Amino acid sequence: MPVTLKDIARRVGKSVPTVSRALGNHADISPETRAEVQRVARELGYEPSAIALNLRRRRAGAVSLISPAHAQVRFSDPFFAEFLNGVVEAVAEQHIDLLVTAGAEEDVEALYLKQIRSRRTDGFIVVRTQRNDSRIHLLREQGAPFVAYGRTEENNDFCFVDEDGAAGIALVVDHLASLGHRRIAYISEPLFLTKAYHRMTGFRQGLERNRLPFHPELFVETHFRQRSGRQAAAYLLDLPQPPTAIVAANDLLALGAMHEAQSRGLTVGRDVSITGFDDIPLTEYVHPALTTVHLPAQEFGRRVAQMLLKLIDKAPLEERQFIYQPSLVVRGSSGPAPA
Amino acid sequence: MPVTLKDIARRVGKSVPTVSRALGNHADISPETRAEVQRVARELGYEPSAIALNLRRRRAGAVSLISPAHAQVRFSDPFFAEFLNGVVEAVAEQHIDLLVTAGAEEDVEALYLKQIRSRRTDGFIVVRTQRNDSRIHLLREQGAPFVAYGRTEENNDFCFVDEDGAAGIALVVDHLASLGHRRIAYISEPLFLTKAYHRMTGFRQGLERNRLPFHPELFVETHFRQRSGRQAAAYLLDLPQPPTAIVAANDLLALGAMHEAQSRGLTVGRDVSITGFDDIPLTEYVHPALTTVHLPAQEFGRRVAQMLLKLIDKAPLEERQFIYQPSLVVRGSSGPAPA
DNA sequence: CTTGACACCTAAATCGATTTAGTTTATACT
DNA sequence: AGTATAAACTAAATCGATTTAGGTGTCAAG
Repeated sequence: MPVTLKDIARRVGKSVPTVSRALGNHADISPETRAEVQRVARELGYEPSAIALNLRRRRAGAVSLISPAHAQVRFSDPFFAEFLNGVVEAVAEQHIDLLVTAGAEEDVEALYLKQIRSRRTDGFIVVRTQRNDSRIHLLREQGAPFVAYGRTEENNDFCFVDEDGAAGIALVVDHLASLGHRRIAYISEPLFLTKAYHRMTGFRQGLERNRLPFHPELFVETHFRQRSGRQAAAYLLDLPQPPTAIVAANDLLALGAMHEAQSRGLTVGRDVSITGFDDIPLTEYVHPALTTVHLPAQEFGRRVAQMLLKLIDKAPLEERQFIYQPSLVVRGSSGPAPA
Repeated sequence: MPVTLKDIARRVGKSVPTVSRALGNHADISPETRAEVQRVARELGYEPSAIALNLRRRRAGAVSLISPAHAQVRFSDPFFAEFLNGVVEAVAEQHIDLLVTAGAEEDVEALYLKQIRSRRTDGFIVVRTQRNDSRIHLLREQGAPFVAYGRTEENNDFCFVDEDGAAGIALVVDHLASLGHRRIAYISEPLFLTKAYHRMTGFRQGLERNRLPFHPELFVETHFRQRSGRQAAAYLLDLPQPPTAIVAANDLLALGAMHEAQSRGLTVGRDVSITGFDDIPLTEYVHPALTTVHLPAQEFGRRVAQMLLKLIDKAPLEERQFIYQPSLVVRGSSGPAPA
């Protein structure tokens, strides 16, 4: 049903290659033929077959984003949703397709391998990097182009965009310390994630820098989302000596913690201070608004995608690695330590 | 670099078709040849070229979801993010790729047309349907398989999954009326969206059913997100006779409205009741938790995707249209009307 | 000794494009 | 008139698979 070069060729009474070259504005086609061919092509609504083109060019015309399965977060994470917005926009501008796939926990590697070998994609966007990331080992080994959002803990000689999470959290600790808090708790995401690890490091650095002691009982490693934040806060607030401030590793955890505090009748920002990280669109609209660390999620997505497209085209990259210095956003959820 | 049939053929000293048939377990290949071919294929890590296969089969092996550009919402809308989760999972199960594309406002139609003609995709998932939806006109006219999330206002003889938004909002109105509210405001999404239109209708039906008057000044049509909800609430609460309850057409609007009310020192659920719609994961974790209407967003995504895949395979569809009856979730943000 | 059947494999065509290497025709020049 | 040259096209190969039709060799039956 769709229109092919053959159809046009038949209509104009010329061969298929002639039609192809006429459409490609090659020099060895007479102006009349060219005009005629282009007229007919327009008339029939011809659009070259993406698949045939890709076969010929040995490219897929698409890049791949495989959402890791752990913790069932996928796109529910608002930070990640914003990131995706950026990716989608950047690839659309270059007329490249974005393949979004879900990876089952066990066989992510198999999935990557399959996509590489079946040449379904020209490159990968890797998200939620782990300190020791098998996906990155694999991609490097296979020589597949990729850009990561986040680093690993080892050999980081690949393209990535990342934030300086340690610095970000340290800013939070400085802020709380300056408000007089001395018992500061930390709710961490799973530490196998590089991001979580960095932020945790920043917490400890922040404590040291402000000459505050690290209390192991005030440190909780949990999952990603509100429910976990709530549970962690419940544990912390039940301690004989509860913290006066709770630093959450991301905004969702912070919202969960706020919910727990509020359902205990505490006023967040007065009885207890709670902070987040990521500055997802919601933080401004909860009550009290959340003190957090701002990250331009959408810009990260754009950047990663643009880097990848350049990498694929073997275009010169002005920078292979980018580390964003986040800034603190003080809102109502943090206040002076209670006396 | 990647392994092709030719490579295997060379290795086993057989022709390419023989290798193909051996891998396909055809009957006219001797057991020894078959075993040998399969051994070599495994050894070399052979995976058929998705592109070559697709060319041959005249299929794209992918379905397309084009995110409409209006209001810059894309994936930031948590409901939509959940929906996407469902879609991604369902297509991954069938080993189909999901193409996610951003459509510029002006030329969405051009984008659809291009994808159809270039045979980049086997079918479309249409989201955020409009009462008069040019995308649906186009897809129908072009005979491209598609499933919509949401209906239109006209000829709905296509496959869709939708919720009964009118019934959902009417439940909310019943609830508020039973709490004694008589001045109930409504914050609507843009009414060119079918969904928004249905919900609005439900609001008016709900009022009638409870013998409550419709006050035009208590009706605000605005955009999708918190900011709009906040502005609308500001307007409503500034009225000489402010409403005692505000029904928002979605949860984000409701959260924005709550924020405005709270920053005026009002206690939501006591001084003013506020309700949402969609039951996004956050609603449970704000304070007070939001009274809303539950929709299984992820299941909708799955359902739409599964329908589309069946439609593409021309498999029998047990139902071409599905309308979900939503249910009310009462939480803390709604309470008795103040005296 | 011929014929037929079967088992096993390969040549050629196909999907829809592009590119390389010719080929034809007309014109220009000697 | 004969040949060089340019202009405008086409045949054939290619990308990587599958399918259809055909071919070869072995063995059994007549």
